[in-house]
Amino acid sequence: MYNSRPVELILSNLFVMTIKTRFAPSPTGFLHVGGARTALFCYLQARAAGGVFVLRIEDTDLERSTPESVQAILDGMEWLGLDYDEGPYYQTDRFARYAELTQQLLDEDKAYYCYCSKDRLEKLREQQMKEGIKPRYDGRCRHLETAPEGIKPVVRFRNPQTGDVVFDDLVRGRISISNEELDDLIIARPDGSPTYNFTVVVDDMDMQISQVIRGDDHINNTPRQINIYRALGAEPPVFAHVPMILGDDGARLSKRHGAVGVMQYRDDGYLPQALLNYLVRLGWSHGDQEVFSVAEMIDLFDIRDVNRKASAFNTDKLDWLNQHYMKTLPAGEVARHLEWHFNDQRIDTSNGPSLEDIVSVQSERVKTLKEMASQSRVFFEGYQELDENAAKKHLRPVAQRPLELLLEKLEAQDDWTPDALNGVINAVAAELDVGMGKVAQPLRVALTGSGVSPSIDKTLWLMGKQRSIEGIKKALAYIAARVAAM
RNA sequence: GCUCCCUUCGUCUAGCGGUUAGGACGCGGCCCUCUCAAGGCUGAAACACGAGUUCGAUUCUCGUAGGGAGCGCCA
Repeated sequence: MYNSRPVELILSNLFVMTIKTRFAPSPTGFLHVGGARTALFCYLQARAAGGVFVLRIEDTDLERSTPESVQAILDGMEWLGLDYDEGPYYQTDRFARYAELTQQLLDEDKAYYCYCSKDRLEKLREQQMKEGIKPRYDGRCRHLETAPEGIKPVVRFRNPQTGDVVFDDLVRGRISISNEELDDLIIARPDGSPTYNFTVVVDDMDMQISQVIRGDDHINNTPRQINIYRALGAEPPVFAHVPMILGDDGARLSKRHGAVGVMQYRDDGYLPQALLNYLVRLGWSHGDQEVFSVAEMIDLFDIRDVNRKASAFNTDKLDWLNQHYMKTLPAGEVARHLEWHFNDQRIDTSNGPSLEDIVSVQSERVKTLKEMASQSRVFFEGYQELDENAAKKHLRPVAQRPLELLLEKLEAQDDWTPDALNGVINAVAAELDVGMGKVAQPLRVALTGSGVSPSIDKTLWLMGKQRSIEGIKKALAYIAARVAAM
């Protein structure tokens, strides 16, 4: 769409001042949390204004871009539910357009060929560093009369040499930098391929992006990009630079921190709603509110309210939100995500309770869906071996009577609901004149093989009648063997 | 080195000249209790430092310190 007739496109958009944002990752890895938050902010900002959200893949670095990374980004966006209205566009599809505008700048003398070798540039940089000044191109080819033979030149943008570039960043406020700090950056390599600072400008211009929301590592690029906009005769968009996200330890987020890719959070058992909610609160707030549905985010979010400082990722709080959503989202919806984890852990759920029932019982006991699945395995497969400590402690001779009575009553029990089952357990305790603990704990171990499980009535319920009876018989046999050995 | 940016509890944050500096996660205690949780109540915990401006600074200004980013024929 943007490849063929940019001029007409610009004209057609001239009178519709819609809010348009874009998320423009480079496909050199997965979608990490920092990128995901930037994408979320772009998404919210567009949705809040009834605007347009664009996804653009910045794949001009042929060396490092991979199709796998593109897919990883697309997967991440989809899992998070960040749907875009346009794209994904690929910069590699637009090389002709970049070449066209490079030529235009050349023709207008706003850019020039540079024949300096990498070697010379490197030495120059070293020299300048040594002198304690900011390394930058010295402009040797700026006014070249004749081109040297046999060298394929790069194209440099002729940056203004005086004056200041001033822009009002939506999150940082006014930022001003002197043109003397900027040098003539390369916009095309010897083979004609364009470089980043040029392609972003061309794309954001052609695509009529009204608000550029991106990581603050781009702050220093912005002034030179603004100069390119002007050289191209375009009005720069509004910029908003959001701070980066630090790891749990306050250091820069890296592979070291493990789950940096968004899909890793799915694998670890987080709901997309939880991650989204966590991410939106990182650097942004609305009074004391902590929980936001996506609809509320759209309603309340404003990029201008985003904080300026980098924030540290806190897994404990993510856990809390994750549990919150497991408890409050419709059980059916949580169950859909839970199913993925049962499959992932190779647990066959065809013979056992419904996943909705699992969710209703387990959601307040675990932090992640991954845990929920693994801790629910017993309801589908029973247990392989008894937890030794739990067995020693609770499957003692004193437990024999309660278990026998339980067995008797449960075999006759038809109403297999938590309430009814609770009645049975209470009846047993009353009949034997013992406390609940004396009945529930042995039963718990008998059913699950361990001393920890949901409340005993729910455990019985989820376990089902047949498996429950088998468990009690097994426990009784264990006690008998123990007595015999004494 | 140079340029730009940042600085409220451990962490995420509220605050927008006068507050007992509020909330959330986490942590401690108590309650509840059949285990583990969940829940309720409750406690400890912060304005980096120094000058100004002002009757009064967490809030405004300037320094200092600390932190971050950028300075690529990467994005």
